[in-house]
Parts: sequence; C-alpha cells; structure tokens
Amino acid sequence: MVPRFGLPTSTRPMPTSRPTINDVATRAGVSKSLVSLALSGSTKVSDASRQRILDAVAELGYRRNAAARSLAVRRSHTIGVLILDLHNPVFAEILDGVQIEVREHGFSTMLISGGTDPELEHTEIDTLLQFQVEGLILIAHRLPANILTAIAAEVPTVVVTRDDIAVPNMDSVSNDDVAGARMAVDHLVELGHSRIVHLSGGDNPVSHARAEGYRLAMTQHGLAEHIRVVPGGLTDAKGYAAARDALSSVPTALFAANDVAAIGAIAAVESANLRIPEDISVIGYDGISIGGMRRLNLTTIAQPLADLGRLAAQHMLHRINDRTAPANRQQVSATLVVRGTTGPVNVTR
Amino acid sequence: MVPRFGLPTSTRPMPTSRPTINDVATRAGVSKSLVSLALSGSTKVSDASRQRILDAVAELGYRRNAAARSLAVRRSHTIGVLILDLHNPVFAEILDGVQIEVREHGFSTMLISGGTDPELEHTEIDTLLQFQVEGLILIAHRLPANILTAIAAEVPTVVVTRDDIAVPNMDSVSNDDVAGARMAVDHLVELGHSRIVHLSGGDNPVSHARAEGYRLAMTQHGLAEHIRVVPGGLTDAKGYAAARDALSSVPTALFAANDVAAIGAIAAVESANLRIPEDISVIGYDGISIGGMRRLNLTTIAQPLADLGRLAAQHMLHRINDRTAPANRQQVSATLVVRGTTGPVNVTR
DNA sequence: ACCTTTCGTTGGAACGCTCCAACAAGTATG
DNA sequence: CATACTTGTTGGAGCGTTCCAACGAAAGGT
Repeated sequence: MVPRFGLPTSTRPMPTSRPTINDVATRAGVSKSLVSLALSGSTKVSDASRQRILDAVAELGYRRNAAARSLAVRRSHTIGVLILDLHNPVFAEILDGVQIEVREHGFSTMLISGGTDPELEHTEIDTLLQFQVEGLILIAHRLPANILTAIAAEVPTVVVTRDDIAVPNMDSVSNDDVAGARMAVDHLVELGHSRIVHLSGGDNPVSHARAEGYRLAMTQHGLAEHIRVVPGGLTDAKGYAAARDALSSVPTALFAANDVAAIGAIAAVESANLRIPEDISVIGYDGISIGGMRRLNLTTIAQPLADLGRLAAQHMLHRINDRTAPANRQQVSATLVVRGTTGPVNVTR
Repeated sequence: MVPRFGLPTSTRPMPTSRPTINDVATRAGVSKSLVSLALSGSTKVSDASRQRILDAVAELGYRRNAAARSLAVRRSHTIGVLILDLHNPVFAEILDGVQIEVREHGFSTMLISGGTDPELEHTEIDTLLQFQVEGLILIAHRLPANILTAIAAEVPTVVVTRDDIAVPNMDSVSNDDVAGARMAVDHLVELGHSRIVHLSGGDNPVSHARAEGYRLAMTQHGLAEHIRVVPGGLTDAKGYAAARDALSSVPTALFAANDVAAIGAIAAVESANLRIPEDISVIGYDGISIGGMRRLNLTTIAQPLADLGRLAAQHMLHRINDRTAPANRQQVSATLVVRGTTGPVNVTR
C-alpha cells in the first residue's frame, strides 16, 4: 500500500457554511450536548426540549456532519466496495445484494470501480481507507497476494467471486466453479453430447477453475479423448473468435467460460450457418439477466448473484465486530438454468 | 429533505487505532505542523525533514484521516453520484465518464444506487449530504420537482439524461431525444419504410420526448396517417409484448423506445416467423454496448454515454467554484449507428 | 428535617487534521 | 553593524461532533 498525499492543499474553501449543532442549540435555547443527545435518540431528554430541538432542526435545515461525527465516535459506519468492472452485469447484480444487506444494518457504502488500470485499483483502495471505511468488499479484483494481505491486515476484508488467495482473517464468498462447470458438462452429456468443446476464459483463477471442472467431468464421463479447450476470453468478441476456432473440430456442443462469451459464441455458430440448438448446443456460465432475454435465451449455470453480495456483506459486518475471526471461505452452489440454446444431440452430425 | 437521525449512537467503538499525524511527528522528531506541511507538498520544508517524515510515514503505515481533514479544511473533495439503476447498462457507461473526469480533478465519488424504491433515493441523498459531498450528480432520478429544487439549493447539482424539470442553479446534460427519434424515423424512411410503428417507453419524460420526435418526423415525411404508437415499456419483456401488439397492423419497421426493449421486440418478430431485416426492420435507442454484440447487432440511435458523464462532471466542478452560475441545460446529439437490424423495405409485403 | 436517588441538563475535553501568527536562525541589504 | 528580509519550523486555535463527569432541582426514603 503506497499512500497518496499531496493534493495541493485545496484551491479555495467553499463559501456557504451549513448550520451546526451549536446553531440548533442556541435556537432551541439548550446546550449543544442536549442537542446531540436528542439527535441520537436518547431517552433522557425531556419531551419539551426534544420538541424544541426538533423544531429548530427543521427550521434551520440542519444536518449532521458525518465527518465530524466519524471523527468523534471513531467509526465511519461506511464500508468500501471495489467493483472490478461496472459493465459486466454480473457485478452489478452482486452489488445489489451488498447494498441491501449493508443498508439494513445502518451502514453506507462508498463505491469505486477499478476501471481498466489495475494500478488504479490500488490507489482507489487507499482513498477508501483514508475515508476510514470500516470494511472492504472486493467484488473481483486484480491485486497481488502481498497487497491483499496488507489490506486485509489493516481492515476487515471480504472478496467475492474469487477464493484463490488464502489470506489470514480475510473472508471470501464465491461460487464453486469446478462444480458448476461439471454441471454444465453433465447437462450436455445427458443430452447425448460427447464432442463438447470448452471455450476458456483466459488466464484468471475463475476461468482456470471452470476449465478444470470441465476436464474432470469429461474424464469422469469417459470422454477424456474428447477434451478440447480452446483459448478465449470473457468478452463477446473473444467468445466469437474462440467459437470459430472450435468449429474446426466439428463439436456438437460448446461450453463457454461465461455468459457474455457464450453470446459471442452463438453469433459465431450462426454465422457458420449452423442452427442452435439443433446442430450445436451452447451453454454459458454466470446467469446474467440479459441471458434471459428472449432473443438470447441462453442456457447457463447461474450463480446466485445477489446472494453472493448479501453473504459477503454479512461476513463483513460480522468481522467488523470480531476482527480476529478465522478466515471463512464460503462456497455457494450454482444452478443449471435450461433455456433454449441447448438440446439433444443431432445424431446425423 | 427529511434528515435522518437516530442511529443508536453506535454499538461499540472499533478497537485498533491507526497512527496519527502526531505519531509521525514524534517519530520523525518534528512538529505535527511540519508533517502536515510536508504531506501537502509544501516547498518550504527542508529536504532533510521531508525525508525523515516520509520515512516515518512508511514505517508506521500512516494514512491521512479524510474525516479529520475534511473537517479542518471544510471541503470533502468528494462528489455524490446517484444512479437510478445499475442494471441498465446505459447508466454504467455514463458513470464511467463521470469517474474519469472527476478523478482527474482530485475528487472522489461516493456512489449510491436508488434501487427500486423511490423513497430510498431520497434518504440516500441525505446520507450523501451528511458526508458533506461538494456536489451531486443524478444519473436519472425519480424525484419530484420540489425536492429537486430543495436539493439544488443546498448543493451544486447536475442531472443527467433528463431535462424536464427546470430548477434555478441546477445544470442538466441530456441527449436531444426528440431529434434522436427523428433520426431514427429518417433512417427508416430513407430505406423506403412508411408503416413504421413506435413502441413507446411508457410514462416518463424521456419516452415522451422520443414518441414526440417520432410523431413530428412522421408528419414531416407526410406519413401522418401511418402514425401508430403502441404502449410498451423500457424492458425486454415490455418490448416483446408491445411488438406482438404492433404486428397486428403489419408494419415494415419498428422503432423501440430503447435498446433493451428493441431486443425484446426482435424476439417477438422472430417468434412470429418474420425475418429481420428482410421482413421487418427494428431500430432501438441508447447505444448500449451489448447492442453491438454480434448476436444482436442492433441498429440504434447511440447517445454519447461516456461524454454525457464527462460533461456532467465538468459542469459539476465548474459549479462548485461558482455556485451562482445560471442554470446550464446542455443537449448533446446522438448518432445513428447502422447495424444489421434495419434494411430496405421489402416491396412484396 | 435530612440524606439519597433520579432526572434533565451542561461545560469541556477529545477526535485528527489544517493553517495562522510567531519565531529563531541565518542571509542579504544599506 | 544594525536592519531587513528569507527560510524552516512550531504552538495553538479551530473545524463539528460525541461523551464523560458533574451539576442543580425535584422526588423519594427515613
């Protein structure tokens, strides 16, 4: 963690100053202490005073200053969320779960998205920590192990969708990608497929696990000889390209590393004048909501995305109260969602 | 604005206390004032002292406390962003532009998403204001005019994608939806279409404007008799349903209120065994990136989404420095992106 | 009548930082 | 050689809160 400093000490202070607790106090004819008490809902404030204070608050349009409050109580009641890439709908859906859970417990979230530059991720986390967030939820990330360890040592941290790096006192919530990939293969085998090609998601832990699950399941079904993994990526374009490569070996089914790539793969199949699912079945992974759009109608292994977020938040809140709890690496299971892109193998091919 | 109070005055303080500027000072053998100076990059710190301070910072893992800092300088260097719905890719792409611009000027963003409940939007904005954000960017919203006015009076505010509510000292950046809709119709007319049906986006200002543009353009092209607006919505399912209705009048082209609905419409057309674009052309609106995926390949009126975000941020930053600037309601123009879902009218139909 | 409790209220210290006025020590100016 | 500036440094006040110790007044117990 390399802290950043050196904003040129601001340009010019902002003018308009909001009313403070003192303004409220004088207006209500009480001390600031009593106002503070009243605002935090203490029972030991007389009804008369409370009413005068509330009136004064309303008249002045007073609002607590969270910075001052957080300084005094030494808690920010805020948790930081890093989201790898807002464009991938997967992450937005996870975030939803986080927000709901966190809000229920009186916390706010401060959200940043890493953007394209991994280095930015790092400095943005620093910003979050400067704001004294009480915890960090990383919805995917690209941080090296040493940095991750340093962060987790400083603040309660939970990682979502990855569990490849073991760090003491850091939780993770993820989907069992190996098992999910097996489900995909099982489904295809059940439909009679054997020439099943996997379009890999590239060099990242999640994709590795899915490829691994594919290999295991294929072997287990006695289809080891048909194992074929073509290198691809997690985008539409990469899925398209990978599928074109894959078609050279006349597969009857494609298992893409994620839904977005699967959509690209579908386009490739169609552009080769093959029908889905009659000629070729395609299955994706993730369960993003656009996959359910009728035009796409994608069969997929769906992760319980919102649950992933909720669970992460729960672990976070728990860890805030007990920072020494042992690392908890939770796996949730995905479910097969059968839609229109998979079907029985076509025996004539 | 109804301020919220009454968190039960926290549960338990967090234990671990981070090093403060004083710790750094004693460690480096200087005063805290000098540390402060050094950290903000002042030139009037001797190289020797600066080095000792930097060393101490590194050794202690010191990080500035943004709450204290913001209290002292009376600036938070943070702007709040409300995003209506993270699931709609439109908003994610706008946010991207905001983040880039804002970051460049040394500001952080605090992001919240309204979720489904319009009332939540309101309380979340209050949270943002408690954190003393210096400005507010609302990426779409559902706030009534009176509340919007109150907010804009309190803090520099700019609204993105809407410009229906005129509020003094509040900027807006939006796309000219009327003009965009005309472009869509122009494109279809140029391809020879006349039986063009509009699938409306429901009862919201943006959709109204697009429907209006459709009517104007149709009239202008002498096609007033063919004007037909079927009620729909901004989702895949609503687009599907609306398109099914629309097909009853044997149109040759459909203009959907947004891309997501257009994708639903395509599914409906295909399920009626009509080919796109040979039998029916479909055009959307927004320019979301998934529309460009080969499987969808949607012709659309593309808004410059990231630019929308950047411009909003620029106005925001400008208004922070001059809060009395007159309201600036900027319109940016959309562009026609021709892909595969529109084509020449089929004369035999 | 006194002492003790309870109730409602208050001043002041503390939180971690910035920034101003002031200062000592050196350097330049007349 | 006195005066003025420059350079680097420092203590202290202040930002808007919370919270603790302490208080006076009213109520209760004997």
